[in-house]
Amino acid sequence: MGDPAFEDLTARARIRDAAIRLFAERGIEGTTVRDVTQAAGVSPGLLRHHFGSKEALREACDRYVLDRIVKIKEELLLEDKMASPGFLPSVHPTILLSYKYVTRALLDGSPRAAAMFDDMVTLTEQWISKNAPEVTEDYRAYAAVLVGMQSGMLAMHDHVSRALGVDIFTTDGHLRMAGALTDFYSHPLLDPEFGVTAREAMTRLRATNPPTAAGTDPGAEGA
Amino acid sequence: MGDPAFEDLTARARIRDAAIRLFAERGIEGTTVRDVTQAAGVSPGLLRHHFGSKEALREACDRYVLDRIVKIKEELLLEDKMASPGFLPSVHPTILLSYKYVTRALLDGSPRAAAMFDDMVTLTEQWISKNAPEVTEDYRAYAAVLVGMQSGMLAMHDHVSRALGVDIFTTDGHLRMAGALTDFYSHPLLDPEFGVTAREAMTRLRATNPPTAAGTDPGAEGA
DNA sequence: GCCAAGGCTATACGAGCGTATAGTGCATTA
DNA sequence: TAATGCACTATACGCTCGTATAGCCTTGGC
Repeated sequence: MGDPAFEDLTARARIRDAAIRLFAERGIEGTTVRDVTQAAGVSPGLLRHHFGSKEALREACDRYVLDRIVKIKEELLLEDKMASPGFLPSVHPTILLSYKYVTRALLDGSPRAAAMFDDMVTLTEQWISKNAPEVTEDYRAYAAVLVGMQSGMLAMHDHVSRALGVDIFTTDGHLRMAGALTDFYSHPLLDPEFGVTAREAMTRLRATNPPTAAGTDPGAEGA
Repeated sequence: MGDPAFEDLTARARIRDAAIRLFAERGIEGTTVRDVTQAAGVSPGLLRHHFGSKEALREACDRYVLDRIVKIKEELLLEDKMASPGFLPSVHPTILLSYKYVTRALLDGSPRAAAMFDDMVTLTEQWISKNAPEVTEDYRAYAAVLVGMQSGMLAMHDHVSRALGVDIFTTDGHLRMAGALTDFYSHPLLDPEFGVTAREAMTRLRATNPPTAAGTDPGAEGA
């Protein structure tokens, strides 16, 4: 905590910032209030004094981070600098921490993060139907898969970073990842003809197979 | 637990199966040994008797599930039925639970799951370089992103399912998702020309921007 | 028929958690 | 100067967790 700006912050802000960093790194459950207060350099009681409870602290962090992301994206939209999402971390380097936080929030079941996910799906759906209607007939599923994959990859950041040999939550690693992502978006991986036959086979399967769910019949896993 | 096959299993198998289901659903940390033993219909002491500790139980589950997936995939490779990964759950419906388990294991930091991830990246890398070398110049990053996105989407299953209105860990929902995925793989979303300019801009950024990491300077997030 | 062995239960211990509360010191204000 | 209020600490309560241990019941070999 050698950062001089850190000590200038009010204790409340220090607690919040420490919580954001730890929640992003270890998740809500994996972070204790004692961890947070120790990182902020205060006593556990002060967290309760300022935020009331761990859950209330988490909500405050959610609101703070998500509002910040929305504001930054709005600014970029106004300035029309939104060339590609991959550039964002270069313009606002500290946004990488916010990305990390939101990813954990999605996994931890934050309602605010879930609402942001839904918004992104709807926005993507509209973008597809307007700018690339030929890629699919199921706009909704396509958009949900797209947003799910993009945010999900960040959830797998440990493994992707290990495979790449560079942390994708650094600007350098993020750019290498964004580069591969751009390739991925601009070149078809499979023969379009294969896609047609695959979809046909799937609709055939969907008609014949009875619906089953994962995690509802533990006995069937045995033997 | 109305399944008659469930009661026929040995207590050890019941504990393991209950653990697999609960670990997949709530994660390791989110599951207590009392949860597992209650779901298995035994006393907490028996878990310790058979597995020694919670961590050892988890390792046993990892080994069991991952071996099972490898075996099934090998069978399908031998029979040459591997038309598309999306079909797998139709042939082996209970594999959806295994998918769910592996996804959680990746998020929870299981070494075995991480090793499987790495194998998939290497296999994908080889596949790309042989079958679709034109899609990218950075095979490794492309493969890592591809595997990360695919597994990551499953990590976001709650949100994807909510956006779709159907659980993607049911055969029905999984097929709809696989359909969108097929569209995604077989049609380019962006103009290839855009991809070129984007990559150029990125390499320019990479050269000028100093590397920064998320979660290392909490003070910078304040104000 | 007996008796060791192991599957299995009941109960408890110590640690770490979120939370609660009493109290201290330092401001600001009348 | 006295009083009021707030930031902050110290300490502890109650709970749940993983783990440990002592003992019971059933089974199979002699």
